[in-house]
Amino acid sequence: MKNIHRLPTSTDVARLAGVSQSAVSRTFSRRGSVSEQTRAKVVAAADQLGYRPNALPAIMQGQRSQMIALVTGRMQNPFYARVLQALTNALQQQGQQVLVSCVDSDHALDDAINQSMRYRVDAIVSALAVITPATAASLSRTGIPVVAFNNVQNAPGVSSVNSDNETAGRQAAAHLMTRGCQHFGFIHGPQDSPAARQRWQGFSVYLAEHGVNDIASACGDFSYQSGAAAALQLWREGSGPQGLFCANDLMALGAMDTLRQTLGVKIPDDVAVIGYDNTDASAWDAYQLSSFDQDIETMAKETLAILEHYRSSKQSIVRTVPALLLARASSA
Amino acid sequence: MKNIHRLPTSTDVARLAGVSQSAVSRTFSRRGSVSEQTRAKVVAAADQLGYRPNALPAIMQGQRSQMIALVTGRMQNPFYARVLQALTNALQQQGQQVLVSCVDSDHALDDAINQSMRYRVDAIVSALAVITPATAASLSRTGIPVVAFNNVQNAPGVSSVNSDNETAGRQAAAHLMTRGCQHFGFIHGPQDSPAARQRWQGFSVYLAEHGVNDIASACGDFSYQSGAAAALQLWREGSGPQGLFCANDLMALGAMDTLRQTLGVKIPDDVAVIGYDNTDASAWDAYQLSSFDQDIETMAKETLAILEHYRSSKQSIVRTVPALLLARASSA
DNA sequence: TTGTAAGCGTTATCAG
DNA sequence: CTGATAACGCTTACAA
Repeated sequence: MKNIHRLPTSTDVARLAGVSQSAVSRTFSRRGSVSEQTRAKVVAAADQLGYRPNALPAIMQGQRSQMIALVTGRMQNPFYARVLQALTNALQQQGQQVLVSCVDSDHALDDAINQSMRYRVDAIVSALAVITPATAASLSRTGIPVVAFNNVQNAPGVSSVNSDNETAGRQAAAHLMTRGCQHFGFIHGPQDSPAARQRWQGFSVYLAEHGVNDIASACGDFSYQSGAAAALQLWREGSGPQGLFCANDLMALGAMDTLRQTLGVKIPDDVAVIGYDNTDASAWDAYQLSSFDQDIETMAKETLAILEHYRSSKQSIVRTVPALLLARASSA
Repeated sequence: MKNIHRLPTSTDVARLAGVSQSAVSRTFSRRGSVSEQTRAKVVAAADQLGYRPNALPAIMQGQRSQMIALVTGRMQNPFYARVLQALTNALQQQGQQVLVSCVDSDHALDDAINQSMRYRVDAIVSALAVITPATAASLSRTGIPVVAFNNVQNAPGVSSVNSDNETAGRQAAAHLMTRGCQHFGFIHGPQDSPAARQRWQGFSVYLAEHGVNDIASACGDFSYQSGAAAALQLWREGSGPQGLFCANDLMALGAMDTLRQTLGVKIPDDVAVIGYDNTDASAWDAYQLSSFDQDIETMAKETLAILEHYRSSKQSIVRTVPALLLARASSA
């Protein structure tokens, strides 16, 4: 006796409809041709049985799985949340599915990738910096496309989509200079974030080009708390900069709160602050934080375009999407 | 000639290792017995070829797919982001995968569920309120377990995990009364959120039991902006309540900003505010918003426990997890 | 401990 | 337009 809880198969439908299994397949796959009469019988039988086509066998036959793996960091960081949202949206519109992994260590990343591979995902999109050389190598050998999202990846065969961090860094510096700042500060992101480093690069190089070589800086890890701590450090070490650029919004918000409430520093009167990400909270009345908007929706679309292109060319591609400075009260 | 870009299969490995395909299967599935010698040959051949076991055939054989579908709302709402994080974490520890769908309309939800089903997910977890009767029915017929996350679901055969919204609502009222408030206000969530309704229920009933029948209220949609608008409305209509409970934190934060900056109302001197979710931002210096922590990690674990239990009992279960009031400066 | 062979539920090919 | 039939890459008896 068969298992009662087995889902109905195309064969079950075929039997009930009095047609061949292939007829059922053709009816649902929309390939090949089926007479209107047959289709009607099949459809009737199918929903009498509550039939749901099984996607797995098709994948085994070599069709694309329509699943992509997305590897991101922790959702506490609103940037990752937005990335997930944008990518999920874009993919679902195309009928693709998203297999997510939230990860916080290198080891876990490799693990997550290996797990996803077992399900034969069509591609891997990683918003995380680190892929070990071993993983990168074995990945490129499989020929499965990998897109680094907002992370320049030196690994060969890895495509990437990035916001133009360096130009943004330069813009931040220019904006603060225009506003009359003479002393500058920067709050770094985690060491392993290429994006954060590029922001620093643009910022510091621009300032150097304009005769400023002494930038006060402190290190953070992209969290609110680390931003608060960094601000404390910067202002304890001296009188504090007049222009502060932070590698992301969360740290900028933490810094703002500490500046205003603990250190009694006025924003923007005593110091102008700029962040990066245009997190929702940046627009809140309590902050009005100037920030760079990364246009994640466009980056998501670019990601899909890269994957589409890769299918024919097998070439890895690097795209850069400009970030837009939204000047708000924090730097007015 | 075979497709060059085909991934290596267990048969390829077997051929290279000079053993049977089943030997390879046994080596990787850890069932059955393999001699140390054979295993060594197999492993060597496998990573020479870059072999990755394919999970799909096993699923077709009736094994569990180790994938669960998660349906949530938009990640702009930090609550959903935390749910995703917690669930993903808990599942990945068990070697399970998460197929996500972010959804904002009923129609899209049914669609997302149907798509997931094609991949033979082991279960569906929905943090969204609405499942149409049709979907619910066809779902229960398939026997696939469904867990409503923080959404009481009247549909039969649907399990759920909820934070104790009603008790929390009562606690909020009690807390505000103890503090000496006499006039109360509430900002509602979306109409279709059972959780938000239960919070209101607890809040209003407790107050009624203590002689307060007149509660000023306005409607929001869980967003910061809607909270700001609701506050404006409440204070324009009268002198404003002394105790304000909001169906979630985002709305409470919006209300706080509007109260302080637009209306010049002091918190907590003129009005005490309580939110729900214990969003990260609630703990920020600029807000110090009292809030209920839902202990999402526990709820995630309960979800897995329910699924585990369901496997043997086929019984749907309802669990309630207490929410903890974190009293901060906004209601001090 | 091994290998052989029969499925799993589709799609793809090819006669009718 | 339709229906057999052979894959797809595994797991799982069963036999050796």
